[in-house]
This record gives sequence, C-alpha cells and structure tokens, in this order.
Amino acid sequence: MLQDTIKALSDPNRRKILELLKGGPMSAGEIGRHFEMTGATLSHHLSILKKAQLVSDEKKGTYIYYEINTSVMEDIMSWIVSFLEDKNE
Amino acid sequence: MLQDTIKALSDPNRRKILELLKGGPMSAGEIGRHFEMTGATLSHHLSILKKAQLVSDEKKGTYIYYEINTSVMEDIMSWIVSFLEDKNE
DNA sequence: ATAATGTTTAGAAATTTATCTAAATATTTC
DNA sequence: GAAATATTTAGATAAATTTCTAAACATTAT
Repeated sequence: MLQDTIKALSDPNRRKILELLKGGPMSAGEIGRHFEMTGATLSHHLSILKKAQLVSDEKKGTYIYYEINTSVMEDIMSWIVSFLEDKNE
Repeated sequence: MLQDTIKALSDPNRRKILELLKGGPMSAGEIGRHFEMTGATLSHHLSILKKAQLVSDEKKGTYIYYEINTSVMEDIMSWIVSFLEDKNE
C-alpha cells in the first residue's frame, strides 16, 4: 500500500538503512554497526521496511540478510508523476 | 528539505488535500468541506504542507487560496530515481 | 464601530511512533 | 546439550503527531 511505503520512508533512519542497502545486501548486525540505536530498535525499523516491501530478508545460517527492493518505489513514482501530469487538467 | 517533504506527504489527509488542489486553487474553507476535521486541524495540515513548500497561499480578500506546488515533488523523484539507478553500482 | 464570516493560534488531550531493557528464539560450535 | 552469537519479541517509556475547543485576528458589510 502506498501509505505503508511513504510512512516507511518518512523516517530518516529508515532512509539511511535503504541508502546502505543500495551497496548490496547486509545482515542486520552489519547495518546496526552504522547506527547508535539498539538492535531491538533496528529490528523494529527493519520490520517496517519489510512490511512496506521496501526490503526483503533471507536467512543464511545465523545471519539474516536484508536486501533493498526498489520495485515498490516505482509506485510512489507513479503517484508523484500523476501530480506533475494531471495538474489543472 | 527532503525530510519536510516526505513527512508532509506521509499523512493521508494531507495527500488528499493535494489531490483536491490538483484541480486548481481552493480556499481553506472549500478544502475543509471535503473533510470531517475541524478548521483548526485543517489549518495545521495546511501549514505543514506550506512549510514543505508543497502548497503556496495567496490572500484574496476574506479568503486564502491554496495552490499546489509540484516543483518540490521533483526532489523526491530525484531521490527515488537515485535508488533505481545506483543500486549495486 | 459592530456584526458576520473565514482563517489561524494557543494550549490541552488523544493517538501514534521511536526507543529502550530484558527476555525469548534460532543457529552454530565446542 | 551448553555456550556463544545474531536477531526478534514483549512490554514499558518517551517523544512526536494529530486532533480538539476556545480564543484571537482579519476582512467585509451593515
């Protein structure tokens, strides 16, 4: 849902997570090293990103790797484009 | 600032306001007729949209007309495009 | 100048969100 | 299977946001 996506993107820490993941998949722990917050808080942010389908996760042994999923961003793009196009139609 | 823009867009009522304004400028009162919320609450939302430069306002006599300003949305576009492009570079 | 209408501001209450600590779960290694 | 490591869940607190009522401000018309 668009609401979930935009809500997920509205937090600076979550956007920073996505920026990190642009470089490729990372485990929760690796991501955590770039932040001050506790693992529990990070996990919470990751779950929001996951619910918004902005990231996917894959378990590999002890680690869980997170990967960015840009396809959902295209929905926001479309929504924004509709403003740039439709205005005053 | 990107943060202001995304934050402003993260509320469904504010997005609905922008959808309304796509059709052309409207006064605060006209906008309010499309919502349940009080005028005070609407005014609050409008001020957030204004701070984010997503709308501009123009006083005409007793009324204040609000107009959508799509140029800021292009900043979000660029931000999103940077994900679609840079990934795994 | 007073009344009527449109909008905003101030301050408080209600809701949501971010964050923490502590405990729980899962996997690997010894 | 116990210890060590990685991550999540539960429950609590703190901070931010949405919303309201009441009052204030501004403009027009009487």
